[in-house]
Amino acid sequence: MKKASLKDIAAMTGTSITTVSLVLNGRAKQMRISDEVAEMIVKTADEAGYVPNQMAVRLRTGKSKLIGIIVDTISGNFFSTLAPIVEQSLAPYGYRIIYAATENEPERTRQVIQMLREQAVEGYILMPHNGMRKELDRLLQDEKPVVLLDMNFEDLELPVVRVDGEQSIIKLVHQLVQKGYQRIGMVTSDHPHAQLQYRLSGYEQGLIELGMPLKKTYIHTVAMKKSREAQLKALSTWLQQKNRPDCVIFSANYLGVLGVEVLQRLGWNMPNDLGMVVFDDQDLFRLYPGGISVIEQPTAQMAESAANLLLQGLGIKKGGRKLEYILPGKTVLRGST
Amino acid sequence: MKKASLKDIAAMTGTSITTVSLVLNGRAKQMRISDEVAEMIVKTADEAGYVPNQMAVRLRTGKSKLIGIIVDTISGNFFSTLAPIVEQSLAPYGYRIIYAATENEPERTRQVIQMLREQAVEGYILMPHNGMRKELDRLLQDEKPVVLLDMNFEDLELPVVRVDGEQSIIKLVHQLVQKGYQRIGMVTSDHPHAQLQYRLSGYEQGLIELGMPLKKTYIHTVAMKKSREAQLKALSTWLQQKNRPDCVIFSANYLGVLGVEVLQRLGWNMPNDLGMVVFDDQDLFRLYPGGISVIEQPTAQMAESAANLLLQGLGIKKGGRKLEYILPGKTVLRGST
DNA sequence: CTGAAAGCGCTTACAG
DNA sequence: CTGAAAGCGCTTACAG
Repeated sequence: MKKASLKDIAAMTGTSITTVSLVLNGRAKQMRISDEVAEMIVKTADEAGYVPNQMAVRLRTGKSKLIGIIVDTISGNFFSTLAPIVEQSLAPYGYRIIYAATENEPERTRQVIQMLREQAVEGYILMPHNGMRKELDRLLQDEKPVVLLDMNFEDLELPVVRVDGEQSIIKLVHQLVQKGYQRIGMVTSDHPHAQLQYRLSGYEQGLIELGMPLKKTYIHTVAMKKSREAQLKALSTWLQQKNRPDCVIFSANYLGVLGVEVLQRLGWNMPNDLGMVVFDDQDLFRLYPGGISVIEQPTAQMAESAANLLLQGLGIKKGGRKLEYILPGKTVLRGST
Repeated sequence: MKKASLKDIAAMTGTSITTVSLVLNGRAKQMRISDEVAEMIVKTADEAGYVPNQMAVRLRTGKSKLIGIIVDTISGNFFSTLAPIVEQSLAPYGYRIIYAATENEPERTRQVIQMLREQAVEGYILMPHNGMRKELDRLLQDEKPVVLLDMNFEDLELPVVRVDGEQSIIKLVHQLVQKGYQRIGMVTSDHPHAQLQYRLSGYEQGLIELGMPLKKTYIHTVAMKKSREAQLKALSTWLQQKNRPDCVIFSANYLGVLGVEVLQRLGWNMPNDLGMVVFDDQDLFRLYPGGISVIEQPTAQMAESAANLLLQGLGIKKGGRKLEYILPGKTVLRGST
């Protein structure tokens, strides 16, 4: 059965498409359409399984009621907790969400943005990185509200919500040193995620504040393009260097998983053989025997804040003129330190 | 800057919208439009940042180039590995994906399906459960291709791809008994996911085949609506029942996580105090010291098969007339058994 | 080689 | 109380 249109319903009920449209949009009372007619139209439409053709509605009204969320990848904890929350925050206002992943590839990023512009989305929540500045500028030309996740461009003055990775790590470094660790290392990656920069700089800042040496050899960068096996090997070698770190901060979730795997291969125990902290929590760290210390990201809060900022940008919610939400990470010390 | 339309570009180049449309759709050569004109149009459109209004294109052509994927929840491993793969499989054909989560709520399910129908999506991949039969029927009326995930409705003859939960568990039960376990239990949930039924029936079938007693008290059903704490308590009590199971099969990922947490609270070790196997793998089980045995789901394969079936349904790929992909789960025995 | 015109399915002034 | 008509931005026969 083909989908019924307004015209069909009008024909079936012996009325005009104007009347049908009015009734189906709940404006029957307002337009003083007789109850009898209205009722019949509703019933007929329902039976025919009528749904308005959104393409036509949007074309006509110029509103797509669509929000685009652009993240680097959709596989991962961050996205999967973020998405439902944003969705629920926007649903009451009739907004729907389209997700798109850049996979950190410039070409894909271009496509994704082009695609969202074609859909005429009315606003964006996006996690940018330095490499996509040009694409972002293009997008900004449309003058649609944009909320940034995790990083800002200084010259842009866009609303942003992010975790304060820098402060979180600075504080962590202090705590670790207080616990007696002398040679704190950091594992980061060459993933273009801006937060990794904040975190690294927090690590350096923390050591500087404490007057501790900042050794290049204590920073290991995982090459994301390499095979998992190669990543594990490199990390393992690094961990076994002469005068090796006695505690390592893993700058992201997936790096921590890598770390656990390497420790296991080496047969090392935490915290005896090595102290360990990971940025971002997950089941593995929470339930690993003894527990692995983490800095918790307030992802849910980020999602809510982002949704709020966007709603403000859309002119739906009146907000304070607060443009930046910098949320604190929460250190959860468990058995691994 | 407002978005430029065909008309704008036509005005800017002193041509007609027909010509602009033709050129921008790559039909300049075919229509023998002069290179000079074509070039100018392309350049102008590019500078103006022109993107076609998809609302108009779709309304006109009747094609949305949109595929809907309906799952129960988007937070979770299954979805986050499924989605990117399906996306990549369909992208070469110009199809885009819209995700929607039912959260297992009938009302939400209705909304979601309505929403997708409004978008005029051209095909669906969906993970149904018995409770949504009515909504599914409504959707089927549109006569768009639908590929089912995880379960089929016997009277419907829709293409389906699923893991053979039943056989996987039957085999597992045999293996466990061979290992010497005498009192195998199962933890399932009241989540309406069809696979849970298959798995439970595999458990029962396995025991029957081996002539072992099938005790109701050895099956524990987690109440999804309850608080996490309540779930943990109930599971803990059940595990400590008199003549308690010596090995438990956790019917899903999230149930296994619950299991690990309870064992930890009880201070029990695997496999000494209790054997444990989980349906579906994840970092926690893989890297838990000693390892936790699992049945691996071939999620990537499922995604590919589903995408393929859909492509066939859309008439884009010629496939065999294979309507059912039942993929085997893979038992990975680790230290917990 | 290029343009005028119809029509996709809606919404919404405007008329009666 | 209800309908005829314009127009959203496209694509695509059809004409010239």
